[in-house]
Amino acid sequence: MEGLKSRALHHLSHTHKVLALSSLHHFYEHLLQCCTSLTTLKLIHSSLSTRGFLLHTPHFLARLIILYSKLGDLHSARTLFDHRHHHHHGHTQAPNSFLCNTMLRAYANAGRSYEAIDLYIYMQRMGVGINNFTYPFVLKVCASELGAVFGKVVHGQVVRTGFGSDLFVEAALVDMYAKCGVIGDSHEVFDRMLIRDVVCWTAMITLYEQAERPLEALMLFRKMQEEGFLGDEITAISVASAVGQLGDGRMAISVHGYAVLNGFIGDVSVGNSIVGMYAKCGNVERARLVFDRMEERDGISWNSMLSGYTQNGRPTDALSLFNQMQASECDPNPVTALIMVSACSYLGSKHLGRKLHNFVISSKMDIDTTLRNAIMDMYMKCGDLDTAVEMFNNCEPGKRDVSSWNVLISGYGVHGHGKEALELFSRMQVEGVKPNDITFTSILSACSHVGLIDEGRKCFADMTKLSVRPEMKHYACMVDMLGRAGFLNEAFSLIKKIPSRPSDEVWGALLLACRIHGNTELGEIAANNLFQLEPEHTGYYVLMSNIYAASNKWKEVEMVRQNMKSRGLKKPAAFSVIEFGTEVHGFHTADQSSPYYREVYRKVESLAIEMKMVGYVPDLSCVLHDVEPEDKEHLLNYHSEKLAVAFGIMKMDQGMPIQVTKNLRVCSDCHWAFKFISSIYGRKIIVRDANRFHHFQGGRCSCGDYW
DNA sequence: CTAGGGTTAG
Repeated sequence: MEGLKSRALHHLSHTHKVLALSSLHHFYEHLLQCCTSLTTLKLIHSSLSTRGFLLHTPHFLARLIILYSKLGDLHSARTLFDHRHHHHHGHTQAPNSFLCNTMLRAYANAGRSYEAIDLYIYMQRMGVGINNFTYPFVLKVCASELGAVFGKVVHGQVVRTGFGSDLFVEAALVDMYAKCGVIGDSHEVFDRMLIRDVVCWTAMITLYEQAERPLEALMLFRKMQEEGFLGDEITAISVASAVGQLGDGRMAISVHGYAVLNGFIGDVSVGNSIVGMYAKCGNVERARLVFDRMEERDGISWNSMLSGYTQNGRPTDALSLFNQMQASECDPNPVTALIMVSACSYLGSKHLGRKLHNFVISSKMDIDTTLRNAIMDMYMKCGDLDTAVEMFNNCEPGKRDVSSWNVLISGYGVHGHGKEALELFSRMQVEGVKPNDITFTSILSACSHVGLIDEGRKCFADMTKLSVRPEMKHYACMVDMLGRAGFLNEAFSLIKKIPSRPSDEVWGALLLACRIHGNTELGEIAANNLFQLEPEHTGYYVLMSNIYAASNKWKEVEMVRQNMKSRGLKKPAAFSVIEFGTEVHGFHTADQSSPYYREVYRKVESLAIEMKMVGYVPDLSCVLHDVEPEDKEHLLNYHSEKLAVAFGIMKMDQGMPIQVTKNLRVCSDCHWAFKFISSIYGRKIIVRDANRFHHFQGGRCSCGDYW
């Protein structure tokens, strides 16, 4: 009896112990799951260690190693790892595969490639079993840093050790080759796979999408479905991105349908990518619809929608959505700031730009060099050179980079301050900043805007000395510069010297020069190249027809117009904005939606009469429409930039400059008219067009009619 | 107990 009792007691206490132990394990597991700081982790670590759990429960050891590496303390992770297998007898003892894999994972996730490879080699040397779990980590490291050469070596080892047909390892190989840019090898691995799943199909689709080969990505997507795989959220994201690259609105709708039908749309990331896809296809309305219907929105959702508006030339919509964002529970981040800064640049509104800058400062978000450069650029594009320069000067030299210099140089360039641009260009070199390709486009276009031909030629010659290889965009700048200055033949022979096929920007620059100098023959050569290269680009048709119109070749004008019409091309809508106090007013061509339109219309009509009295003759060459001359003249009055300027003359105080931003190039008649207006009214008129700034004062323009 | 595919901005 007594014996039985004692045995029962013993049994009971044993169960108790086991129970306690298991709940302790759960307790620690819970602690580790909640642990987000190094200090807490160290406390848990020492507690686990005193209980002896680390010696007997490899699970906790692994958890600690992973957590340490996640929180950035790889040293502690490694110490733990080393300690474990030095423990028993004080001499090195081969660690087991599991632990090594864990440590490898820690290195791979932290991007510590060389330590990871070191460990991998150590494993091979010590004869630690390398298994199917090991390779994905090693291949990840190859993908991110070491490259395809090393990856190929590992691939060989995969095959030799007999893991060549493990689904996970194969998928990792596909991804590795893809990230190293060896698409052929990826495809080869993929083709040899006997069993495939969603993950490796998606990896293949993503690979083509990332390589900007959207058609092939979509073909794979179809093939995947034919083989009976539905795909999942991540597939949907990749496919949406591919369709966004194609810009095909109808396909966008069907991908959207795919996501809805399969229930992927509830996923925030899927929603985000659909929003971005629609925006890239030019369908902001649908983008907004999806955005509004999302159950859950994160920072990326807002940023996608905001940049969608900006990309589609709708900065005012971006700004009002930005206000909504601030009222929501989602805080703007530095990327948001970057998008909004570019919206303000586009709009050309000094006031809104400054307000945004103040917001960025007060929100205490991290202003890195990229964001600071964007803000400087915004000030330049809003006509506030002083603030941009001040920001540049107040910035510690360590926080400036080439782009900061580039922003200033190109900013001075678009304002027609060629000398200052050149000074900055040499100053940056004195201060030891190496000019890059963008520096040269900035300086060359600055020279071009002011007609500093010799300086421009010298900079172009200096490029190779400073080991920057001339690219197509630099040739385009040179053609632009030479062409504007009237050296059309020199420009044309430079084009012939370009080692590869001249791009549309190069021919476009020549075409523009031909319009300025009324050269029909060279213009036709340029245009014919352009119509082949970019048949959908409206601007080139418009330019060519302007050239014909200027030399009264109306039959040819009609031909170009018909050509445009048959391709279904329309002149993009012109849009001009003017800042008035804290408001921004926008005008389309012949706009009747503005609350002020009646008075503005009366003003442009009276302006036309006033100008004619002092010698203005309407320049009809920029009217494409097939109408009577009187009607053409009438149409000219309602150009968006004229409406905006008339609004400014009416509403703004005499001392205030009138600043207007137009989305396209300012038309030649408006340019001429503004000279008259600036002189009649004694006002400063500043117009920013798609190319540069025009400062009108006393009957002259800062561009010297050189634009 | 450990593993593979991802969207926004520039």
